[in-house]
Amino acid sequence: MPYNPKQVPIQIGYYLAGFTDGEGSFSVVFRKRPDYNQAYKVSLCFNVSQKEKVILALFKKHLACGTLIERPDGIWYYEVNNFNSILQNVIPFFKHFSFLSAKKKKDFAKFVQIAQIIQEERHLTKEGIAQILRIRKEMNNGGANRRKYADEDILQDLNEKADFKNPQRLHAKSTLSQTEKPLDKEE
Amino acid sequence: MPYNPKQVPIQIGYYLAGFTDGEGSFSVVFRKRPDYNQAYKVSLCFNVSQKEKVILALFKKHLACGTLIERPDGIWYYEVNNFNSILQNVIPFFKHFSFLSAKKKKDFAKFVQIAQIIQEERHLTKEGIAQILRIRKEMNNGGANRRKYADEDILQDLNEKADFKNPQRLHAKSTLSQTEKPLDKEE
DNA sequence: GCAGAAGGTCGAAAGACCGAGCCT
DNA sequence: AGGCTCGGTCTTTCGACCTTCTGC
Repeated sequence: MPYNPKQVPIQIGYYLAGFTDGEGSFSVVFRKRPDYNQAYKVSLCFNVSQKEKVILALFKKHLACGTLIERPDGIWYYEVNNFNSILQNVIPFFKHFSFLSAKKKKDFAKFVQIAQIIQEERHLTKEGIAQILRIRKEMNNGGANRRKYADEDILQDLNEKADFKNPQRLHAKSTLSQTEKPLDKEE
Repeated sequence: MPYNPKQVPIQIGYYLAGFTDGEGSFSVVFRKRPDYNQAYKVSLCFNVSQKEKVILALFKKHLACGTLIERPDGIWYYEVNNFNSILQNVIPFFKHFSFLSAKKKKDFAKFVQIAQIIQEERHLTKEGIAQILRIRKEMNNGGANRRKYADEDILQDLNEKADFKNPQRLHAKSTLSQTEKPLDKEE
């Protein structure tokens, strides 16, 4: 059965939305992947951290996904990396219990845009990456000097990976054959 | 007409409670007052700060009290210092839209306890102050090295103020005569 | 080869206070 | 004399990333 935010008690839903408005974070992450065909793996991440795990456990319960761990420094950490969970749980939840502050509204909207790109597998194309980078610029206060890789670095590295210019079907669904031919959806 | 948290839309109420759970702060403040009979003025303070004022404006609107200002560093600041507002607006609001995390629950409960003491005007007695200090110890993570005055400092200074040992009716309600006799409610 | 979980970390945005001027 | 409001500020907890480990 699919996840449905409407089954979340309304008090909890809005409470968590308010909490997220203050403490939560939506971001795109570029991870360097030596063993990939692409230089980077692009993924979406929703996370909240806190000294106390009570609220974070509520997130895990009512979003019905994600992982909850304790960092070495004693801070508890709730995170959703799984793309399907982002798509089917996180996004529907925060569309239902929507944000009130301009900043979170914006960051979340950008997050959703990127999710769309990834769902269409356009993040496997150079143009898709470029577009994600453009959206990222508008997110989380423009990165505010905590991003490791600048747009140029990422674009540069993409060009250097030879087989990226001739994309194979790298990200095949498990139900599909490995020998399936590449899609030609990028214009 | 008195303030009633039930007239706050439920979505907003829980949203703000969740937001406060993450970002809000309840504290007792001791301010040195050379011109007072007591060495310190004891007051309660609820505040939330944020880069963006949108949510803070919602607090002001739905709590129907408090002040909203911008700090020199650009951070917006919502604060309720007024004791009547604390008693009639802030406390009822958060009793209605109650907290989910253990920490905030606890801090808020202590806050309410102190409000009770102040309402009974026991904060004008030495024993009342001592009791407030005992409660303060349990609040906000024990003060975590940001408190200026240690318990001993405060108790010490109280002893040095002569007329504190013979409390007059220092904090008369405006509707009462200035010449009214002292209450003898402190056992 | 690719995914997610777990782990790590820097810097700034909060939190949690206190002082002082002004008004009554 | 005492209250509120405005202002200021130190310190820590987060946010917002990125890396490494593990598994298929």
